[in-house]
Amino acid sequence: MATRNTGVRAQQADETRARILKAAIRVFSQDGYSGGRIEKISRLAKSNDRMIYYYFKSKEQLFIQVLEHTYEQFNLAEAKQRFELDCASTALTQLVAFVWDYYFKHPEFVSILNTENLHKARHSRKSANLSALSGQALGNLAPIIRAGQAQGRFREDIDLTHTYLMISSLCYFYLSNLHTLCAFLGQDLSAPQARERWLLYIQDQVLRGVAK
Amino acid sequence: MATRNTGVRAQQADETRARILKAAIRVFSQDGYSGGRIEKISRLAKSNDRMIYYYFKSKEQLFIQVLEHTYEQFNLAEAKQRFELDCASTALTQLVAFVWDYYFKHPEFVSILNTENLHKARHSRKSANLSALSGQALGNLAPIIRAGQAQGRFREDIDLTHTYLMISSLCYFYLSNLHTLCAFLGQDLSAPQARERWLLYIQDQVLRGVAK
Amino acid sequence: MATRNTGVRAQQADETRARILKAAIRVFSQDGYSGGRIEKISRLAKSNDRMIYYYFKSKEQLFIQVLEHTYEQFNLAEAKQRFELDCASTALTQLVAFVWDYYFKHPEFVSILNTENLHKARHSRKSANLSALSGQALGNLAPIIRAGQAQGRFREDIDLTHTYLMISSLCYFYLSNLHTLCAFLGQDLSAPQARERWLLYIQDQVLRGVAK
Amino acid sequence: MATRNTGVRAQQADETRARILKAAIRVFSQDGYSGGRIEKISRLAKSNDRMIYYYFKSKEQLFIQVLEHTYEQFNLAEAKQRFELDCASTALTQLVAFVWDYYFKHPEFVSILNTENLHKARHSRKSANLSALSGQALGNLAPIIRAGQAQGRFREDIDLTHTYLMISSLCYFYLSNLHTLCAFLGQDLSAPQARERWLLYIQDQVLRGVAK
DNA sequence: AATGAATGAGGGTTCATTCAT
DNA sequence: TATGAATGAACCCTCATTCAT
Repeated sequence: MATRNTGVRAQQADETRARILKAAIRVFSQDGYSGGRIEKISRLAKSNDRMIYYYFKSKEQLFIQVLEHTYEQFNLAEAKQRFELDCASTALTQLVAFVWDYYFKHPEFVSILNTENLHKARHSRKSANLSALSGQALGNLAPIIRAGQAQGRFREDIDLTHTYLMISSLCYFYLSNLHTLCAFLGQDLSAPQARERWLLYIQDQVLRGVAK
Repeated sequence: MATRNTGVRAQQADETRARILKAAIRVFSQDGYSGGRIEKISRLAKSNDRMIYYYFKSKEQLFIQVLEHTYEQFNLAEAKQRFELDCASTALTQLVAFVWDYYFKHPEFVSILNTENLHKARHSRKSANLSALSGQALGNLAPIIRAGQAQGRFREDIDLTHTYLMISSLCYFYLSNLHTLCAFLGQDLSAPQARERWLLYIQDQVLRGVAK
Repeated sequence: MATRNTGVRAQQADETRARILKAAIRVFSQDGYSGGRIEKISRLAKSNDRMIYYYFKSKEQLFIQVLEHTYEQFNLAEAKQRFELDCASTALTQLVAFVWDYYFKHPEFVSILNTENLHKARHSRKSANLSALSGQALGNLAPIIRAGQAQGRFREDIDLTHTYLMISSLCYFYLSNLHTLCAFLGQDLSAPQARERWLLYIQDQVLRGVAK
Repeated sequence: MATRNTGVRAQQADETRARILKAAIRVFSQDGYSGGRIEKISRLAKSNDRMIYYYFKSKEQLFIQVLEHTYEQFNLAEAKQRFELDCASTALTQLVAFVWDYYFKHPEFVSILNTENLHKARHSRKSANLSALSGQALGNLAPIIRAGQAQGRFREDIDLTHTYLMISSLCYFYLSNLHTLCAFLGQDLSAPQARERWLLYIQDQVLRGVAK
């Protein structure tokens, strides 16, 4: 992704490319893949349609790059995290907070994953880079669980993947389905207090789930 | 939905309408709202484009009816459930199983909700009927929690909505994000055994969450 | 056109037919032939599309009937006129006033004629009745001119058709092109005073045109 | 309309645009606004549907441009006229001939104005340019009338607008309503001799109208 | 590197009309 | 007499994409 071009024009090109990608993320996350218009993207990027084909070849390729970028950013953010393992419970709580925060601050991540799932991960499978990206998903969680077990606080029979999925579920669903939930439950789940209460709740639930 | 028509012709009309609605559910759940083609729907319904406008006025109105139908069916299924409250834990376990089962057997429910959330519940807000449908979402859960508390098995400080959301999250996310999760985790979460293990796991987690 | 049916149902049928015709006149005169929608007509007639085909066979046939009716009404109104020939000038003035008044009170007459001219009188030529209707157009004018000549007030070399066309032109154009004229000239020709002044003016002009 | 483009490609583009406009004038004047088909226009222009939207945004905008062009051309032709004011009567006769000629040679002008009046000048009102165009309509007539009055040949109480409208009426109506008039009067008004006689007649009438 | 011009396929929708009762 | 159901063609318009500079 990072280009090693040094000339001024090459830098301009990189900037144009980056603007398009950023616009594409926004548009696809707002309107989905089918609903995302090339023209809307190019307008938002203050470029023109033709440039999109110049840099990305096709709408599909652009979306794949969006996907890759989206995953990459999440991985990057995850990799940056450092958890104090002295107290595994605290670490786990922090991990939950991190995931929750990331989803909240990156609604495009949630939305684009939804879109990709609508298409049964069709685009993900077409990406060479994506398979390389994955696999480290459990990287942060594993040491925490192990620490907790070593400290005698967490149960021995903990399934890592299940725990990971539980955390994801509890963070993702609330934000992903916010709009229909509000309509359905007649409650304003988007209010800051409601969100804070939910975070406290799921942190507690996750802890209970692993506790002895 | 309920029609008072008696003539043969009127009945055929109802059937045509129903075929279109059914086809629309399928197409919208497969391709989303923007991606869902009128022509594909009419072909699948063995009707023609014009009839869709005859019965539903527009693509958007059709989608709204699809939404209403989708919610309605879920409500109906929920309302049918009867839980033995003698053992609240068992009842809760059964409730989780029901939700899980429903989502699993009705992928269109999950998909259409995702699509609707992509559009920030825009269509739901345009529906007069939808607001009437909601509100009973917690109807099944509440008595179970109360029973468990009466039996001294569940904690007193249980938030009903939170518990409801937890159950939904754990059932929904797994199925909704199956494809990207498989790609990301490198595991086949769609295998029957994997699904069964997940159900057992979340039943356990929900119980831990409410237990004293 | 007038039907001699006597039964109650037959009368109802006549009424439906008449309502459709009336609605068609209004719609065609507002929207033209191409722009005139069958559905709009049937709605305005408080009937339904099917009835239009029942009574009129096709949109084109309906328009032809509208044309026939429109001409017929004008002929009828013309035939009703009686002019005192004692003073030919007064009679001519009254004739101009009649034509002006009729056009003004029957904008649909003007509009439908315009529409028919757009189509190069295609529909008129398809009508068997229309040719029968015409021919008496000059019936009112001729005796007046003759009287004026006999009275020594009008010139001998008056072309009847030309005079008729002049009267028509001066009445028709003002009303037919009212909207663009207002926009173009920046004057409100639709104001009652403006209309009255125009009538006085053209009456004077027509008189000057035939006077010795 | 005037373009400052210099490149070969840009010039070709201008030509395409011009071809579309020309085709649109023809089609709208033949079939009216509702009846005028985009496809027919693009075919006639040897272009394709898409280009119409590329250059004109919508059918309505295209029609507005057609209107503007039509008015503009007439204004241009009017502005080019130079009348010898030495003999006001001759000048007036020439003015009538000019108007008559223009309408005759530009049936699309007549037809498009009719169409626009059918729509109550709806499109004219949407045009920013059109209001600017108007206002000089009486520019040619005024000096002639003044000259005639100075020469003691024309009356003093002449209403400029009325005279203008009279000339327009007499030229316009004959041509605009040619087809129904032929059908109605049973005369061939489109024959060259008939047209020539009409021109002589209306020149005479206009003169009589202003003469002392 | 960047961009106007051009395109064909297909999008949702509406049309006049006919079928069947 | 009257009317809902059904239809195919066509309408305006938009889409992602390519051409040519």
